Amino acid sequence: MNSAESSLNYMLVRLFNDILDIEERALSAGEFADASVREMHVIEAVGAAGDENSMSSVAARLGITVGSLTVAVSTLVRKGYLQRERSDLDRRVVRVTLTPRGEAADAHHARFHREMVDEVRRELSPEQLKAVVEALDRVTIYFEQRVPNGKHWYQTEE
Amino acid sequence: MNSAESSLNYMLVRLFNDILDIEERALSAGEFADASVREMHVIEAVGAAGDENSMSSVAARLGITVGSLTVAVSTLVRKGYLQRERSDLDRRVVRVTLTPRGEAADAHHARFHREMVDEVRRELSPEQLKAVVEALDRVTIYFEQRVPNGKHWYQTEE
DNA sequence: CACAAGATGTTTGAAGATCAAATAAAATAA
DNA sequence: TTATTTTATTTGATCTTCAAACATCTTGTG
Repeated sequence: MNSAESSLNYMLVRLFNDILDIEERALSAGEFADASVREMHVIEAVGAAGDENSMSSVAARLGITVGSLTVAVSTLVRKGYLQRERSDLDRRVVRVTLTPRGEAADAHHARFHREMVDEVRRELSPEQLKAVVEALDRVTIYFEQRVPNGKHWYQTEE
Repeated sequence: MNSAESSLNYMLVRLFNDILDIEERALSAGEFADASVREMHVIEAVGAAGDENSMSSVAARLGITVGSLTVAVSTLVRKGYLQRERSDLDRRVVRVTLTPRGEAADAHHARFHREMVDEVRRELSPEQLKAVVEALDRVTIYFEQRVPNGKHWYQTEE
């Protein structure tokens, strides 16, 4: 393992743990402390859903099953973050939307993300930022191509 | 939010989800499919523990309580990945080590990480890679300073 | 139209992850 | 020796997730 590779690996693992940890901390205080990180991500996904706010769409966005989402939405409705509404056009469909409290929580969380990215930017020179954005863009696209439904990208060859 | 900021935010979120997803997929097939991502991280931590392999040490490495680790280790012993052994020097202490199967799973997972980093490197020019490593290095250090209680356990070893 | 097939959600039962508190056993300090 | 501290386990609670069984609704086919 050469040096660039090993430090990249090292840093990715670190960043992963640290960011989750920081997010946890940021959420565990304040007005919306009764929403866990996972629940906040559901709120986020609903907020970003727009018209694609059926249970199936939101579940797909989150990468969880509809059954799991049903459970999550039920508690978030109980906590006052989300609303359910049966569609009139297709009465099988359930539309999920943010309540005012849900909107506030979403905005709060978005602010956290913005501030975190701000901190990152302050740490980097403009040139570094540019390089990182370009590079991560390539990497993101690369990973995206490999996620949807394929195990093709990594095969165990025992 | 300017463009660099918003795409950085977007990409970090995507990368996060994608990498977890890919890791999940990589693990969910093959010989070690009965170990979840979390369980694999326990195996990893035990593998990297060396002499610091008491329940307390490993739990600290992972940033979980000893009670949680006890539960995790019990199922991993049942699945044949780990061994428990009472210390003779201090009979309160339980030492945890990898079984041959655990070693194999650890090696398998390490190879996954290596290959993922390899793919990243293939996507980037040498200049980009250099910029990213330097930038992430700064950001990692920055985040580390903000995560007081730790989990500073990850060590790269060839 | 009527019925089969398909799509959409909910419920339920199981497993895993995690914690805090209660407990047990062993080492160490007083 | 006795009290305190350290180390682990057990237990009961909550959360997250899935798959499978179920119910309901829509659509396609004869």
